Amino acid sequence: MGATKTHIFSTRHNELAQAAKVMAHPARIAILEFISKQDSCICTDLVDEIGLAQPTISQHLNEIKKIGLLKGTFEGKNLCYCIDQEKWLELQQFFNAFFSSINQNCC
Amino acid sequence: MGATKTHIFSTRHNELAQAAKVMAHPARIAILEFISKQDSCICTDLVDEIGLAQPTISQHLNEIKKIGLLKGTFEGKNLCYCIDQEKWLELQQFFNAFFSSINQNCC
DNA sequence: ATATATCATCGTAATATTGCAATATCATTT
DNA sequence: AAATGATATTGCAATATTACGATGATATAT
Repeated sequence: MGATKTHIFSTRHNELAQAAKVMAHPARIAILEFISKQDSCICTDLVDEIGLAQPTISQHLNEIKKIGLLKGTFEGKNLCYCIDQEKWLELQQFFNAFFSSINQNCC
Repeated sequence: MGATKTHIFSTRHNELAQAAKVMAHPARIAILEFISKQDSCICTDLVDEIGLAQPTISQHLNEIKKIGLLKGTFEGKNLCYCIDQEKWLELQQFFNAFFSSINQNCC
């Protein structure tokens, strides 16, 4: 008991849930927003900005990266995280399609 | 340790995360979708459809209800859950605004 | 009134998430 | 090559989530 029974759900439902899970933490929302506002991004800026310890930020970044939302490249000495715009748009459409598919029928 | 530090985040970030959390489980995605496809909805249908125990479905319904996404009324003998269309649209716009606010700057 | 059907709540076990200190890694500087 | 600075990884404690059996509550049917 206790673990999500992913096998009883469709791939699409699991993928939607997985994507939503990434946004289901205020730190990750804040991280995404902060990155999008910066020209470049290094983890230390995030630690200062968000107010969580560096390992915690690193873990959150990792969860965002896992679903392919981040591209990381080197810019001089510091690592630069950027949002993968293509994936981001894909996700937006994925969610929008779901939202649009739900409509009221009764009550 | 262990608990999300909600107090260090903005209300908007917490609210977005909270809303995303509702969709961060395949059962709840499936429930929302199933309800929207039915003329009426009773919990037993959901138990058969989703494949989780009745108390578990009840709990998931409760989480969806907590953020105001469900309206429940009685229809004959059975309880009828419906999606609150107004709230649903509000949520769609909330997410869409967030998605649209994120744009690529570097890399 | 009693039985039945439907949904909610309680209690509890299993698992997942969140957060941080300590430590490791790795590129750059000195 | 050693020191420095930035990020990743490990290990662990606290808390949250997921799931279900048992039980309660409530409405309808018999």
